[in-house]
Amino acid sequence: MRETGRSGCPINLTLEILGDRWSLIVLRDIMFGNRRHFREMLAKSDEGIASNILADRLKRLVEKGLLSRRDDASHKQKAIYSLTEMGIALVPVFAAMGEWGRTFLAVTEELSIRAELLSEGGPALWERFMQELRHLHLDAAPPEQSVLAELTQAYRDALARRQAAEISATPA
Amino acid sequence: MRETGRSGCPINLTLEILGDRWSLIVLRDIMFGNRRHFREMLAKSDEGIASNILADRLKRLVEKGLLSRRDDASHKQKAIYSLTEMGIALVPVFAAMGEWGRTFLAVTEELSIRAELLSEGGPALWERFMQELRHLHLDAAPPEQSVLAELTQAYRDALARRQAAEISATPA
DNA sequence: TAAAACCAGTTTCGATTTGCAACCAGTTGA
DNA sequence: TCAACTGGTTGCAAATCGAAACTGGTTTTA
Repeated sequence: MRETGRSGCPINLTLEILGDRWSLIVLRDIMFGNRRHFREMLAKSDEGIASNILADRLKRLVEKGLLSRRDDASHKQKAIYSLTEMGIALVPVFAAMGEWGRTFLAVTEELSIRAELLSEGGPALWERFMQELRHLHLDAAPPEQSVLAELTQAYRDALARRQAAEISATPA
Repeated sequence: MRETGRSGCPINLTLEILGDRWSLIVLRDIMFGNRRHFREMLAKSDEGIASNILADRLKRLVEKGLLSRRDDASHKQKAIYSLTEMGIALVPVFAAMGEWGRTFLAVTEELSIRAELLSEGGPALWERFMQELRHLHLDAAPPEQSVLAELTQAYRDALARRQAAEISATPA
């Protein structure tokens, strides 16, 4: 995570912030999984992030302005991480990367269903989702209907379908 | 550049291929700068990539299917790197990342003008650009008009404007 | 024809980063 | 009182990065 000012190219500057193996994973879990606490991100991580890496990335993303950190009123030791507008603005990047990965890589169905919905929904859905994220993270007005709930439900349905198929394929 | 199969999530799998500081820089130079030879990528790199890193990333991107490599008939030692369809399909990802970087980071004007045009052009322009890349890299039919030429000309104009401004600001 | 420049990398090596595991001190709820 | 939970930190071995020098061969130039 060196801080080299290599060039003023937008792609390069973006990579100097997000160009590593974990930063976008952390942001993805906060954005799509609504993980807001350190232990929650650590325990529910599909990819098994280490606590020192998570601590480093959270600190870095706060420094860079993609996340904010505040104390949780309900517990003296709890910290709440929230997306800033800069973090919320990554929705189209996630949509593009998700669509690319879904097309060319060996994704699992239940984990790619959200990428599919996000891609099919297009910019109009992204904007609704971003409005919802502003509500959850920045105290903006809530949207008329929740995109996150749709994405999460589609994921759960796909997961349940797969588990049902696995059970029926495994005779007692 | 470890090859850990962490999860089947499209974002995670995409990061396992592109989640580092240099892979997308190399692809950017091939895609937007039409750099096709090793020395050309090395010498014209705005970010100053080291030769061992460049060699490693080219090899890796060929293995992963984003690039192909063939010998150059004009010179026994020359190798030509080309984008595959998988590489060309990254155009929307570059567009989204470029737009994000342009909005939130300290980009220089002449290097961000292409990102601006790509973002403003939207999916229709991206598709024209991808068709042009298929022509340049995969021997497909050429498009009616070149997007790359437009992007490159806009960059050169912006660069010339800045240099003119610098000269006029530096009295002899 | 000999030297110079060009070609795609490889090698070496010190500095940095990663990732695992153990650990910590304060807080909370039972 | 005590176990579980809180957001991390520390120590350490292994992997990776990155700058510079170098390689073996080809092509161009004087």
